[in-house]
Amino acid sequence: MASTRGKQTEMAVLGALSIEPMTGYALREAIRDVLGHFWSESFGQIYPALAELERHGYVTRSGSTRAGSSMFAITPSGTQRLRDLLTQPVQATPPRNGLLLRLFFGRTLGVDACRALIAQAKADAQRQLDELDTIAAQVAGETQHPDDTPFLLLTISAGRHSARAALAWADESLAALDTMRPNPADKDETR
Amino acid sequence: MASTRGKQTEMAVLGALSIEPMTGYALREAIRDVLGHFWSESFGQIYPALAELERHGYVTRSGSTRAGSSMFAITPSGTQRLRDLLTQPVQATPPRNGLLLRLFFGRTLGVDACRALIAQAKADAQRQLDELDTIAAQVAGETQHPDDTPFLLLTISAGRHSARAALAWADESLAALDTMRPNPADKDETR
DNA sequence: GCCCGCATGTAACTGGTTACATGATTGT
DNA sequence: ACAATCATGTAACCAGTTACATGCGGGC
Repeated sequence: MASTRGKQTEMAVLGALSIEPMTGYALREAIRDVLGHFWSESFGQIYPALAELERHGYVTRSGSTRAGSSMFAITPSGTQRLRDLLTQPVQATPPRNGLLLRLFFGRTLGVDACRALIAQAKADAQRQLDELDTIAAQVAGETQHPDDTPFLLLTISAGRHSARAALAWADESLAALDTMRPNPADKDETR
Repeated sequence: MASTRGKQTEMAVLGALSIEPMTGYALREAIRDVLGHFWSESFGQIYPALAELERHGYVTRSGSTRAGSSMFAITPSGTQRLRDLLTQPVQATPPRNGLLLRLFFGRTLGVDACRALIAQAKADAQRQLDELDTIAAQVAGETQHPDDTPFLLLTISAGRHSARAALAWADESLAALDTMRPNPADKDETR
């Protein structure tokens, strides 16, 4: 009953340790840098999760490099636990897209502000795309974890498809806004 | 200080009422049916938010149609409040994609399970695309809120671009998995 | 000696969902 | 009469972030 510190966090932590042993601190950096484009964890989640995993024997802690630091490694039962977690159904998170919410109320927000929002989204998508291209190029040259790289490439490809879609939508939408009657709510800033 | 029942919910509720007056119940249905593909709110959010908005004079309540039911309408100051909220910067929510997380650990999960996950994602995207096409067709025939429809179409377009991107990625990824060495972790289910 | 980066952890708070309790209206 | 739906609200809980407290080790 007790002890459900979020299966998702458990999965991410065990998964990361299944690639190589790390400290909690390094874990967070790895998640931010490698899984960053589709996942995130904060210290407030990671440390309690590690303690819990240790209690269950899914990971072992060995005070190693320097005092006050611990190296965490996954155990065989931890690997089995990870397999169990991974096969559980993906739970859909309720959508909450702040950009689309604002655009939806574009009549009140004003066409110009909408244009600005979309332009910003386009810039973000472009930056994201460039970033992923860079990572993909780096990964292609690495030989660190050959069994894991094809799966990493899968997730990078997902990000790139998504970014390109955002770019195409932004262009299309900016064009659509240009053909709109000048403005439904822009000029009467007098209110 | 007190009274921040989430600016996002406030925005969604005020925005919905800016289109037409509704009961709290109808509000939730409208959000689910119209904004459903990019937004969600639950009763537990909506009713406290309405009470709060009423306290601030942003909406008025008029017991109307039948006993025990209230009609909520936005006030002029509420419209101004909505404008203020809409112009606030979009706060990026930390990404958490359960599908990509599982795929990333595909070495442990096994290639076959990955294939199944992607196939499922593809089916979901196709269903989503069909749904949005249907809505777009309906909207084109409506004359209810002519000033709001172009913005609705913007959000629908975003959903369609995103769904098509998911489809393309799924096809590409399924092909990529087929060319992979049979399996890194599939056959040794013995362990 | 001092600051910065690594490292571990906790407490408080926010945002949000779920489940429940309650009752009125409408249709059969 | 009874069931289904409309309608309003609350309480309990869950997930997750932020900010804080603490300390070691190394470089300047």
